[in-house]
Amino acid sequence: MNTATREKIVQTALELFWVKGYQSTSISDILSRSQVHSGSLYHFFPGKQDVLVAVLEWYRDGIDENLFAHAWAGVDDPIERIFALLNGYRMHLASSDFMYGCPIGSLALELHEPDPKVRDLLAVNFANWVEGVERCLHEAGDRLPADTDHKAVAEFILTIMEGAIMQARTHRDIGHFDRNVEVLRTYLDALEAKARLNQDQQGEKL
Amino acid sequence: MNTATREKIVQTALELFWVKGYQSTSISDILSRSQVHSGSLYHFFPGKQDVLVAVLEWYRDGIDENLFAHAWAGVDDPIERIFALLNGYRMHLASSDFMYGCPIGSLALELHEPDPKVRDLLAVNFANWVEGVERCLHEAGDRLPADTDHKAVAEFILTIMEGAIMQARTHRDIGHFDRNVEVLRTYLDALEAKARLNQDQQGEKL
DNA sequence: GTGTTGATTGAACGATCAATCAAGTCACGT
DNA sequence: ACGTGACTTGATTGATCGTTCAATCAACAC
Repeated sequence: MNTATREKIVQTALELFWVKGYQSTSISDILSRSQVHSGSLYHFFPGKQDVLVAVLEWYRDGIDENLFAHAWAGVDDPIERIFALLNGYRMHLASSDFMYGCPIGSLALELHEPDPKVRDLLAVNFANWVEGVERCLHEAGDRLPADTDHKAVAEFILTIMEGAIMQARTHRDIGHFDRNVEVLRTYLDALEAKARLNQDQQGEKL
Repeated sequence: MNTATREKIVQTALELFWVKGYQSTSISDILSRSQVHSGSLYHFFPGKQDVLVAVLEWYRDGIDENLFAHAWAGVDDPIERIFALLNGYRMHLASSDFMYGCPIGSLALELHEPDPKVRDLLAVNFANWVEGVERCLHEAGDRLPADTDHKAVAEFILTIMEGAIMQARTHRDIGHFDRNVEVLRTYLDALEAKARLNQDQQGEKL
């Protein structure tokens, strides 16, 4: 099987869905941009939605090498890795005049009644992202209170990332992104302070 | 001017944009649902986008009576008003099988390159929402630390609302919404605790 | 009763959409 | 040399899109 053409289609669709969204991207957009002809596309994909599925599978399968590895290069501190991840989205926003937000988040809100297969892939992509952040929180160990619900906090951080992107893009002002991250910073700082406090109290008792 | 037909169009479009989004809602969708004929619609609106503008203006002009007044009926505590507001969105999600999220948020992410007029209206709607929450925070007075940035926290709360809706809808699980709100609750509790602590310390010094 | 205005009707338009398909090309096994 | 199957080409399809417009209607003015 000729993987090259298929891959070219997926990469082009990936880019276009990211910038324009799914519905605003026409098949002919994908064709002209990727220099592929309609027959070839429909040779590999039954329909437009299957291209979307392939794109979402690409995100799913490559989150480690395409997202985490890149964002976390040179950042060892687990808490700072979270902010490095957020900063990656900030950079995309700022350097593209707010065109590049979160591709998954945009698709998740754009597709109001998605096919189960599409919805599951969106959910899996969110879950993988959350899992990555959860890993950071877990690696932070006793810097966080022992009773911290790592998964809930990781979901909370995804929430903040998505909401911050939404507001920054709407206002076309990166300050909206930064302020949200700053509040998150105070929240995590407070968690760390509480963990230290707990440990001190524990030390006194012994 | 016959306001009745115009209003019928706006209300129908409002509903359809909320459920299906802007692009997935065709003019003929609006026409058939509202029992209005194309000529009438184009008599009042130059084009589809102007219907969207009218819808966004409706949200902008009616946020107090249509949103805040309804959510805050019987809730006097300013902090609880914030959670009552969030609970309104929760109810819409839960009682509609996740069809009704935040109409503004969905449109904001769906329209990747919106007309300036549309983008400004989206931004104004966000700003009004934030201002409503900011008012609650201000009314909370010294229950929050004196150095609290009310606007930043209000934007943070909008962020959480939007992100929580996004995740709950994607996973079709209201638990994702609830967990986010719960983390927000712990954050605001911490702010209140800090304010009390500050006041105690202030009292000792006197 | 004649003219004016705002509102309504619904057929029709051109553009664009996703999708199809018959014909053609090419690589490779026999 | 030949056949086979994977892949490519690009014209074409029918449906749907947003939009237009000439015709009609109802209400009121002169």
